Amino acid sequence: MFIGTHENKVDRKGRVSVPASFRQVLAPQSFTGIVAFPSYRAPAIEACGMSFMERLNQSVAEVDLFSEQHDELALSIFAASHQLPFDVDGRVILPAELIETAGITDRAAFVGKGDMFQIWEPGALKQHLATARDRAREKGLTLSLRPKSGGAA
Amino acid sequence: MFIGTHENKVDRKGRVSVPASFRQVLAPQSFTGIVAFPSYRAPAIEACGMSFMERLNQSVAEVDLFSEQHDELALSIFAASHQLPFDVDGRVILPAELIETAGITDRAAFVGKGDMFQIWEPGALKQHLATARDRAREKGLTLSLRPKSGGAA
DNA sequence: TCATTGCCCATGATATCCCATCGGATACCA
DNA sequence: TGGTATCCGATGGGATATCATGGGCAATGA
Repeated sequence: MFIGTHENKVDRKGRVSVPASFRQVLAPQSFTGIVAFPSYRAPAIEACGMSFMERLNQSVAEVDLFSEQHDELALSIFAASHQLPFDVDGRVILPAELIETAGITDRAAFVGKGDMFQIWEPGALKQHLATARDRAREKGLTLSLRPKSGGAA
Repeated sequence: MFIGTHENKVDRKGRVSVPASFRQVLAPQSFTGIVAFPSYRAPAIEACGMSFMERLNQSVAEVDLFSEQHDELALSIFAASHQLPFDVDGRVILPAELIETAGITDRAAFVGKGDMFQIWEPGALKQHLATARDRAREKGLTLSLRPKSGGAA
């Protein structure tokens, strides 16, 4: 699972280290790298591993084929996606298109969301987290915790 | 289950032993370490094992992906969390951010809460416990016990 | 040819491993 | 029953591995 927030530097070649703990999550997967596409809700990059993309694909497939919704989902996710391979040291190069949508310059913040993660310009992330927290509190968002299936706490 | 209170020393490298009885609870889990994040309502660190986070993640996964609610939930749970692996001797390093929110200096008190536990600056914990007890008495707090399910004593 | 990408190595900071010590609690023995 | 041996958890510190980062260089491709 992708957990935590990690801020890394984008060097002058456009490279940025994917946090080691994220790389560990991705390590067992076939494609050694990440898949990234622009978020359509926020100025941020959505990212995940290849196996999650495959799960996404299956979910999209359950929406009626040839329906308008299917088309829109598929386009906005798959058409805009980039496969970003790791270099030997676990870094990726963010394509210009993604850099722009996130407004990233020389620092990038990786924030875990469980099955996926996002990449932000650090300042924008800070703001977003603040408003997200407030809104969650306003709405009194709660989770009904699922019963244990197997292990302990 | 995490039960009891244990006060341990934070050494000059920032390491602190997780109580052995807590480690035993976590032992069967995939990730040998703890997950920690700031408490919303108190100057303390909340902590649990990875399987608890996985349960949370499953609950989040039931909300539609890419919805605003999903984003807010996932971020509020995962963004502020830290994966803290055990060293060989069962110690963890508390990140500066968590140290600050709890006001911890050279001692840390681990308080069991069943599924989870908290980490406090010992003085703050003492105060908190005192006021919590008073308030419980004032309000005449009670608890309705769930019926036995299965057999254990 | 120049720009871009991928590979390799160097560096500094930090975390991790490993070992030694110390103390309390328990087990063991005479 | 006293005394001692053992175990285990907590703590301290030195040596080492890992990570993030920067830069050189070669392969690639327009």
